[in-house]
Amino acid sequence: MSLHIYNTLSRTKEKFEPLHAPHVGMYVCGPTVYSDVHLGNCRTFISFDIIYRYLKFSGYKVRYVRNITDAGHLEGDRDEGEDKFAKKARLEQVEPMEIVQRYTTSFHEVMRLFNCENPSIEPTATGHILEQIEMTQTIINKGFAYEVDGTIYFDVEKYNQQKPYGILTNRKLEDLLEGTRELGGQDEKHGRLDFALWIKAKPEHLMQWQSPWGMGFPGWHIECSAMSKKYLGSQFDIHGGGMDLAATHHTNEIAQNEACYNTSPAKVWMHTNMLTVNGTRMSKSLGNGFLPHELFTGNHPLLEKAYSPMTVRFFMLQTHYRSTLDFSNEALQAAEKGFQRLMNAMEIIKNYELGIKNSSKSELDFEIEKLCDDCYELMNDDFNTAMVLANLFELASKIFAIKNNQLDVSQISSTIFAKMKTTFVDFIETIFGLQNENSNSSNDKLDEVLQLLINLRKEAKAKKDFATSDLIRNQLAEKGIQLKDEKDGTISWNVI
RNA sequence: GGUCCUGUGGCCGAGUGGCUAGGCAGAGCUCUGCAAAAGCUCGUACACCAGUUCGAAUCUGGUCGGGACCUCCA
Repeated sequence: MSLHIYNTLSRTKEKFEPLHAPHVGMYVCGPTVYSDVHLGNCRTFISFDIIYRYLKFSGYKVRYVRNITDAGHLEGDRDEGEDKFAKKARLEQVEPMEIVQRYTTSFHEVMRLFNCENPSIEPTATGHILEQIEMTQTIINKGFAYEVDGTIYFDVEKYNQQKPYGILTNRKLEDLLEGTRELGGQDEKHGRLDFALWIKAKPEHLMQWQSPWGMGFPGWHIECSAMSKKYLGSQFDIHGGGMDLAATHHTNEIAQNEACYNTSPAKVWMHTNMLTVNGTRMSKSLGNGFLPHELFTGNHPLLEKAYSPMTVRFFMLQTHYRSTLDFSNEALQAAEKGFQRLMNAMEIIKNYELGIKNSSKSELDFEIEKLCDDCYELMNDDFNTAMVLANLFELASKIFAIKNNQLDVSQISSTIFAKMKTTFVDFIETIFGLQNENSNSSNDKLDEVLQLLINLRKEAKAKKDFATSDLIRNQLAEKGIQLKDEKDGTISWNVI
């Protein structure tokens, strides 16, 4: 099966056909850097990291654009709250750009810990003020926006007369209007759903730019439209983000692009589902967000212990990106053990060579081959990482059994063994981006020292001096190093 | 109120109209000086009520429960 992706726009899985194969343009809404990203935010970026990796693995040349929102984001009700950066800067008595810098840096650090690849381009809103002004001007010229005292609003009801505004989330304008309050006397916009493209700045506002309509700053939604157009063109392949962005942000993006360029920006809209805590969405405003470093240190009232970045990444892969994922200690602990098992299997197969040359195909061969082939089929079916993982665990069982001579190695042909090896390692490392966090090979000195102790223990065992051999094993275990007596008489170790 | 999603064994979580993932935890066995690790075996789940069907956890309708979005949020 070729790659199929669920498109929010059509609410079905569609065959993925790039506009300009082998090139793929993908835009993902990045973080607003006025505070630390929480784990829910990370889930989206990790999901798209895997999508990005898989597209590349499948042979596509991907341009992955993920923005940094560092201006224009207002608090509270539509277009009336305080600028988030300005507020934070005021509270901490620093420049808004210091806030931006601090949280951009910390975001990058978190992405690095989660082993997310850098996007091809990471544009900032403040770096594209001109493009946003130009786009706003064009929308005014086309008659879909109007100015009120230096602020420019998008005219949703006028737009809806020509194109369906609520197309992305399947909503009628009347229904949307029902959900909004009446405009009050002090409201300056004409329609209840109208949103700002450009906002007039008060004199004391710290971040403001010159525009045809006076000093001001851009609205939130226009940045993504302007930047996706600049780097991916007016139409590109995939636009992604969290599900919470679909109803407002992405809906407005589509309207802006249609009004400006007469085309919808993306062919495929992908939305990742929310991370929940006790069944409720993790969100900044609810204050139930876990920060990555709280997780890595275990420093959080709801956590019993620390969990590593790779454990969390693995944890997220066990669920499909379009399902909600509930966050709990128990689930995390299960993930930690499962992840370690998978990594153990990978270490083994990486270093294992099949002794015998065998070319005839056995039943076992067919079984292994199917498990391998299905991994690709499952990824092609809207990135079903959970099912792929199930297959990888099946392969892991085979790998352990081979190593422990619990499976007849002569039943496996050389080509199938090689296939299993590449499939296993490609999926774990290249596509899923998982890496062994306590690999033995990473520390040669430690290994040398341990070999010394291992030899002492071997001697003790040979002399049936089990008191000494157990002492060595137990004391190392206390230091977090586990010794294992293998079947062939060797002793291996790993950090636990 | 509107637009949707969802309800799976002790826990987390996939899923196709019939062949009933996977992980964690639990029980037994094998291996081992003892462990550990690993292998094998076991538990037979799909909210409830009707309907369609030879056959439904999977389709349809209803009931009850949970959640998201419609206001800033990945």
